[in-house]
Amino acid sequence: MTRWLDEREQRAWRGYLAMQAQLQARLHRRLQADSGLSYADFDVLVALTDRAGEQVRVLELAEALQWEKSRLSHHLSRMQKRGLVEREECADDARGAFVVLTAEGRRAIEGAAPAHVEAVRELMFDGLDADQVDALAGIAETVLGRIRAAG
Amino acid sequence: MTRWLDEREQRAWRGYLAMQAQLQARLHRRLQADSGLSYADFDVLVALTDRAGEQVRVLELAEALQWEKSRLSHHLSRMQKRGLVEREECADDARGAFVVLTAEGRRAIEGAAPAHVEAVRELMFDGLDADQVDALAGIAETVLGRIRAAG
DNA sequence: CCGGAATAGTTGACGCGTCATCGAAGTTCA
DNA sequence: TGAACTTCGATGACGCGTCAACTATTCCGG
Repeated sequence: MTRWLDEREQRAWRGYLAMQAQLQARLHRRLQADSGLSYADFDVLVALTDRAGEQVRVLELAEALQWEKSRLSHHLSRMQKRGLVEREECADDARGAFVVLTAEGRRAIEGAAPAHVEAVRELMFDGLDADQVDALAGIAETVLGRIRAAG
Repeated sequence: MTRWLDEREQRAWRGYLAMQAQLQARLHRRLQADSGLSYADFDVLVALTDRAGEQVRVLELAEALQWEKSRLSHHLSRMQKRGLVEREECADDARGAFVVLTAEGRRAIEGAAPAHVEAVRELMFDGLDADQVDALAGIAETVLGRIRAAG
């Protein structure tokens, strides 16, 4: 017996889906147009600047981003081709590889971040009150918990 | 002067991003594995069943889905190849085309929907109380309004 | 009725994401 | 030590999404 969504749930779900799709599309387009970076590039660069200077192993990065390793591998290849990151050999474990930010990569993220934050603000936070912001954080934490629990 | 996100906003934003990415990935994978349909297929099929029996113009469908016409065109080609939809000539306007659901398309959506709703419930709604559901709906409506306003 | 602009939809190129698979290197244990 | 197993990461194939360009038709002013 399928438990369909009731009216209240349906309103939330359809709204969420629409918001998610539109927000994603807008922010992505804007970032791309402003800076030539994709959303995915941005995430990788943020994760790398979070551990500035360190050599980061590929799987470590994948873990931090919660990405599949093959996705990251493909993406690093594309970013490397554009000069945003480099791969370095790993002496300890010859299977492995380190990823490091290039100067150009650093310049790219520093140039892109302000306009991106501004766009996030404009489309999302400037319209929400403090209660809504907290509610969103709470919802996200709850759902992430359930996802983790679901294995 | 960049207005960076404060701590509360940052918590909400990072949480939202993580939730969104994980939820998307899980639901998509599950739908694909259970029914062979992608999320995008699902959306198209839902939109078509909403106007069951009618002949629907491509741009009308694009409007309903809020998709770009080229995206829809590409996607319809893929779905047509798999026998889920058909294109029909439009007598009124020879430039145009109608899209119709095939019997197989109808079977696919009817078969896929229950498990999908169950997954949505399991990952999201079973963990949220009524206030959170309403808060989510409110947030989505607010943000969608801002997006529309931003043109 | 003609010529230019707008509209419907398709196409091609290219970047992104997943799955399955693979090769090379490390680990475990008899 | 060496055979089975696991882990690291790359790769190929394929579906998805965007942008720009294109074809074919319709609309509209003169």
